[in-house]
Order: sequence, then C-alpha cells, then structure tokens
Amino acid sequence: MSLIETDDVDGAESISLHQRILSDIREKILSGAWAPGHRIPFEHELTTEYNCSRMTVNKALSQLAKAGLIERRRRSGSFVRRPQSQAAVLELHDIRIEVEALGLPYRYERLEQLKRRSNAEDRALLGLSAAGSVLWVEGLHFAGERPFALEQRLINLSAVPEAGDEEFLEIAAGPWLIGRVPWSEAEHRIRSMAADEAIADALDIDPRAPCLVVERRTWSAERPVTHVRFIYPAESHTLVARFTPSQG
Amino acid sequence: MSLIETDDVDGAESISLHQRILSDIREKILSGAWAPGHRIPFEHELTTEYNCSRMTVNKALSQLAKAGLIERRRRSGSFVRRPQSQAAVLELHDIRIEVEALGLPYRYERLEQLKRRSNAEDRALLGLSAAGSVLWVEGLHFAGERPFALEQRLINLSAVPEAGDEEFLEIAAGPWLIGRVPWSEAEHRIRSMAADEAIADALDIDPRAPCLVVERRTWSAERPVTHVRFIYPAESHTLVARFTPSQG
DNA sequence: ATGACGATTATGTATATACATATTGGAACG
DNA sequence: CGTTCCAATATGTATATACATAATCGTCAT
Repeated sequence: MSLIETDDVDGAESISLHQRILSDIREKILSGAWAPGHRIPFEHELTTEYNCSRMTVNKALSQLAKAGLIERRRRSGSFVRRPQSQAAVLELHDIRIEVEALGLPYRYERLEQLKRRSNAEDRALLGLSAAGSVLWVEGLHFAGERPFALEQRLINLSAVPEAGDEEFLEIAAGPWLIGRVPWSEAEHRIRSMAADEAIADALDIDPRAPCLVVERRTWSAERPVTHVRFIYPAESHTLVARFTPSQG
Repeated sequence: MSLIETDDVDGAESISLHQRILSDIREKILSGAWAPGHRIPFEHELTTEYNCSRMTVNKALSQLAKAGLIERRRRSGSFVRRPQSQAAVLELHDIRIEVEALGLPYRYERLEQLKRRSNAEDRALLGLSAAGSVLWVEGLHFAGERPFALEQRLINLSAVPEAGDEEFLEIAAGPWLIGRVPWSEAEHRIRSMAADEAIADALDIDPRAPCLVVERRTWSAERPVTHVRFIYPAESHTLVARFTPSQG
C-alpha cells in the first residue's frame, strides 16, 4: 500500500502490488484462461487496471519473461509462451537429513581412505588435465542398523589441500566440504546398476541386486573439487523432483 | 548508454549497467573472493562505485537475493549466503529427441490400450479422490532395432476427455498431451528396479536386470492429468542434471 | 503493385524522488 | 544495571519522467 491511494480496501493482505500483479497473471496463464499465444494486456492497460505506474507493471512482466512464462516483443506486446523445457528441480538433500527425516538414527562409518597421485581414471572422473594429489574416501551411511548408502569420493587436493589432513572417520566429507569450499557448479548423473560383489557386501544386499547410482562432480571457480558416487539399494531410495513452470 | 553520461567508453559492449553489476557481484561470490558471510557494499556505496542511481543497484541486488546468492537484512546490509539447497535442474527431454540425438532412428509402438473405470490403484497413482474414467496405455520406444524405454501411462479422462477418442498407435501420448493440456505442475520420482518377467520380455533384457524408473505425475490447474512410468534398461540411460547456483 | 521511409507504438533501461519498514545502537530513564 | 524508547540507517516499494530501441503500419512515390 505505502504511498499509493488505498482504494483497494478489500481483504488487504500486506502483499506488494508488484507481487499481486505477478501472481494474478501467473494464475491466468497456469489455469489456462490465457492460453499459449494469447496476447496479455499492454503495460499501459495494466497500468489503468491496477491503478499503478508503468514501472511497477514493467517489473512484474519482466520477471515473468525471465521465468519463461511469457515472451515480450517490442511494438507487438507480450504473449503467453508454451512451457517447453521439461526441466524439473531436483533436490539432493544431505544424507543425514534424509535419514533423520525417516525417523531413523543416522551414523557414518569410514571404510577406507587413501592419499595418492592421481591416475588416469581419477583425472577422468574429476575432469583434471594435469596430474596431482587426490584423496580417495569410501564410507557407509547407515539408517539405524541398515546400510543406507555407499559413498565413494575423490577429492582434488590441489583445490582443497586442507582435506589432506582430515580423517573422515565419523563425519562424511560432503558436509565438511560444503561451507568450506564455495562451489560454483555441479553436475549430476543418475543411473541404475546391478550391485557387484563388493557393493553387495558393503550394503548387505544380494549380488546383482539393482541399485540407484547418483554421481556428482563439483567445481569451484572453474576448478574441479570433488567427484562423489552414492550407491543406494533400490528399496531404500527414491529421488523426488518437483516442477512448477514459474518459480517467481 | 542511454541517458547517463557515457564516461565508461572502454570496451563498451551493449550490456546494460544492471546486467554488469549483477554479473560483477556474482563473479566475486562464485570465485570465492567474497566468501559466505561477507557483507557486500551498501547500496549507496555501489551507487558511487558504478556511478548510477540506487534503483539500478537495488534491482540487481534484489535479483541476486531472489536467486539465493545473497541475503538482505534491513539496517544491516546484504550478505553472501552459503549455498544450501542442493537443488539441481534436471532436464527430462522428449524421448524421441533423446533417441535422435544419439543418431538412431526413433520409433514408437503401442502395445496395449484400455479404457476403464478407475480402480483404487489408478486413483492412488493419479491422486484422484473420486472415481471416473481413465485411459491406460502401454507402449515401447525404440532406438533403431533395440527397445529404448517402456512406457506405462494412465490418463485421467475427466481432465482430458478428448484423449478417449485417440488411438496412440504410432505417436506416444506424451507429445500429444503436451501442447493440448497446459500443465501447471509436475512431480518426478526416480528409482532403480529389477526387471520382472513382463518388463524383461518387452525390453528384451534379462529378467532381474536393473532398470531406471522415472515416474511423472502431471497436474493442470490443480487437476491430475496423467501418470506415466518410463522404464529404461540400465545400460541405455543416464539422467544428467546440471546446477549453477545463480540462474539470473 | 511495390518498395522506401518516416511516424507511431510498446517495450527496455535509466533517472530522481518519496515514503514505508525493520533493525540496530545509543541515549534517557527508572 | 537494566530497560524503554527514539533516532539513524539500509533496504523495500512505489511514483513520475526521460530517452533509447525495435518493430509495425500507413503513406507516398515509383
């Protein structure tokens, strides 16, 4: 409300006008009232409809355009776009949080840790061009008494030398790295795999049982930081991704 | 540019000032120069640094805040946030596009189609409360001669009655639905599973071989539209998700 | 008919200004 | 010494205005 005349004295939640315009239009689009291709009112029309300045309307429309809901064309107006990219937001929680959300006690146990000069495979996984030291850590996440996930991690010690002095005995390297290294990019690969002998043994499942594998590579300012592979027994884990076209 | 004095006569790409401020600050954060917790300059300081009005600076900072890179506190200033939500953008392409990207000929073949009154399982999958007609379609996506994915789909005919008149013989229901129904929300579940007899037979793989299962539920304006399950043989498919903290 | 050109129009980006709001820090007071 | 309260301050949101830019439409001459 602030300094504009308060002639909209209705329900009057303290929502900014800008927010109201935004959600009004979004609602019209998502409900299908304004189908793809439909020309939405010109800025100056919305200006009179909402009794506000063009700047306010413009800000809302620009935001909708940036979110991909509408397309703006000079001299022609703004048009509803059809949702095209099948992109979903995938949340990859911290495993501890995930386990505790299930109401089970969480525990981490390190299996193996090794500092070594990077071999060709390490460099391929991390995306490194030159040789250098890496840290290899393998550990198990437990939910109660049952193994929940096996973690195999490679850390680029040229990027995070301090990690070389750590013993990841009871806390996983993930939480340690987050908060210490500002990461700028990550890539995930998700696939299905049959457990081999070693994995089946660690996770206490049958050999050849299906597993969900999530691999993540992380960069910080162009430099590879870590490559981690989480292996979940099929029964224990489902990834959930949700998507709403606009996240304004 | 425009009406401000053009004393920045350097390289002068036609990038708006607002964009420049935005990417400058983003760069400082992502490179680690400004670590999490760091207080970034006040708006009035940036105003003199970039020689522009507070509105311009404010717009850039608000955008960074909305993207989750910084946190703004009244009277205290703006601070670099530590990346916390492990959210990734997952692109789920159209299967045809995916196959053709591999350079293989794409083909779809319908296996089974059935119109029926929804049973309890159907309603659970679709998230329906009341009974009604549903359409069940099962089909196979081929890459060359090999089965690429098995599709099992349930369509809520109360939401999309026209689908009841379609025969999804050679085009999958997915592409047909998109463009016809404006969908407002979708949920994905990704998991690993061992193929049972029927699936192994359809996909021409060994029984008990691991598969990647992607399930998607779609809503249009609060109403469930469809539930689809894609089953990929483990070798044929990896989902890739990429994430950069800011998508300004 | 057709093509060039200028007027018109809608959006894009910036300005200066105004007032609201939340929070902090310190002064005044019990 | 602690508590209350006020002033200062940084951000939040809106205004009116100005000029730039791109695209379209109609006019006019060829």
